[in-house]
Amino acid sequence: MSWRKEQRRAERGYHHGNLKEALLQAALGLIAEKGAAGFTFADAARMAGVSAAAPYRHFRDRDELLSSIAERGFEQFESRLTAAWDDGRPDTVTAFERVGRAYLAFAREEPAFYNAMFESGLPVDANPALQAASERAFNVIRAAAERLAALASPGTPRPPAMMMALHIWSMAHGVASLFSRGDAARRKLPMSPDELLEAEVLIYLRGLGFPTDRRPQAKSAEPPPVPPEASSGSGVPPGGPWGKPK
Amino acid sequence: MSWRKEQRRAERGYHHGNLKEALLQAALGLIAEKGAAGFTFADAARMAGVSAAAPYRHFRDRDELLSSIAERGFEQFESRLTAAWDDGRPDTVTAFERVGRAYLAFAREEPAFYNAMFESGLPVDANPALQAASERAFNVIRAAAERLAALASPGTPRPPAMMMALHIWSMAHGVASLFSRGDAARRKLPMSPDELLEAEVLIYLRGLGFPTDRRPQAKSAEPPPVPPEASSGSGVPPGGPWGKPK
DNA sequence: AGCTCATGTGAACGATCTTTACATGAGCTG
DNA sequence: CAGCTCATGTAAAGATCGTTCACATGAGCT
Repeated sequence: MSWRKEQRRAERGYHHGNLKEALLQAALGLIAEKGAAGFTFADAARMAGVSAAAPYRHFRDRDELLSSIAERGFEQFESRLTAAWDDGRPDTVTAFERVGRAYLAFAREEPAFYNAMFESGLPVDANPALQAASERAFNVIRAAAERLAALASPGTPRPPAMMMALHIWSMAHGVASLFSRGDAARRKLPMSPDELLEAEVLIYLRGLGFPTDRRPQAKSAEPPPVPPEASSGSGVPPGGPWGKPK
Repeated sequence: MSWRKEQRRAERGYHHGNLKEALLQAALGLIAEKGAAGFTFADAARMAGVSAAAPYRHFRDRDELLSSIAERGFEQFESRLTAAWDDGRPDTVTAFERVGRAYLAFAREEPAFYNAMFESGLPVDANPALQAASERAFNVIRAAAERLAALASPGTPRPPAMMMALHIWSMAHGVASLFSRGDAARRKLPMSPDELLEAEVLIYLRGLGFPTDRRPQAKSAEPPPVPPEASSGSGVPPGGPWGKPK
């Protein structure tokens, strides 16, 4: 039925067929190249081989194209974070750190999406669909934090999961935004952004009283019984989260 | 006798007198209003009451104006961070948190500067003066981290100050960028950005093994009268940095 | 007074965003 | 198949912006 029409359009459609998709792809490439600020509507049209006015049949204006990209970015972002979280397997702490790395990986591998999502200056709360997509992505981190909070050592107060999620998010975004992007604010770092974030999160979790090392803390007054789930997987190397014995 | 010339120009100079300064101020206002991306060279000229070509007598192009603003912003930033640090008085941890609050305050109170400095996408490493100014600002955080690292509990490994500084910076930037700005990505938060960052830093420091209750260090010649109640104000509640457990 | 140079103007070019009137052909209906 | 309709693309035009260039002006110096 309708796939035949799309088939024909795809092969060498008259009216280009799938201009909308072509424009999104073109814009992605342009944003990755020159940043969200430097990307121009006309360029996207030119790259798609149509006139400068054609995009207006598919997007109200340049901002709507950007919003569409950001929305799609949030969806892919959520998908990757969800995959990384893997429902907390094999253990909560390991999975949590994998989420952190996935965050940075996304920022690094999809600079165009990340740029549109967080650095293009477009108002998220103005577009309900965009806000919802953003919310869903954040909820992955939030749900993971929830599970992590439940691991709090008995006797210690349980940290609010929402706060933890916001903290983790701000760390990941801070590292990504400052150190893990193109040539924006790159500096000479003593370690890779991934290592930097991993150490940061580990230290933070330790500050919350989570056991991030399978060895019992000598100086700590925390009760030694460690949930078996948290003790497995990657722990803190002896000497602290920053020591990299590799 | 050159002050007379500036005097005349200032009152109602023919050649506007201090166009450069006027342009910087106009640009600051415009960036605060519409973001660095939305700011236009022509608008700044119009706001200063000159023709669109006049700014080129003072700035090579639009980017140079933006760089000038960023550079000036880094200088003010450094100045405020230095004042907040106050050489670690009355005690290192208190001063350190004051730096964090100063960071957020700057981002909130000087959105135009912050935008130009961190979110305008201009290449910091392309302009040596800009890079130097940025370096100087970061060095304040770095120096503070250095002092903090020296406080490491005996017996525990001493964390690298550089890493600590990068961590703190990423936290502050993450919170500022995500939650403490205009209407960029504002969300409903369970706490203020300041509280969020303060808790984050405190938990992090605790994870490093630092005592997070405020006490003057023996290092300085500070008077000792800081009773435990000093730590009850905005310090760490007994239950943890995030407040009372429920 | 007159020279000189920094500073501002006006006009102009090319690029961009956006709108408007018009063209084209794909798919449906009879 | 003829013809209608509507989605989709084009061309042209207006507005704004970044930028340059020739030119004007007047401030300060000799």
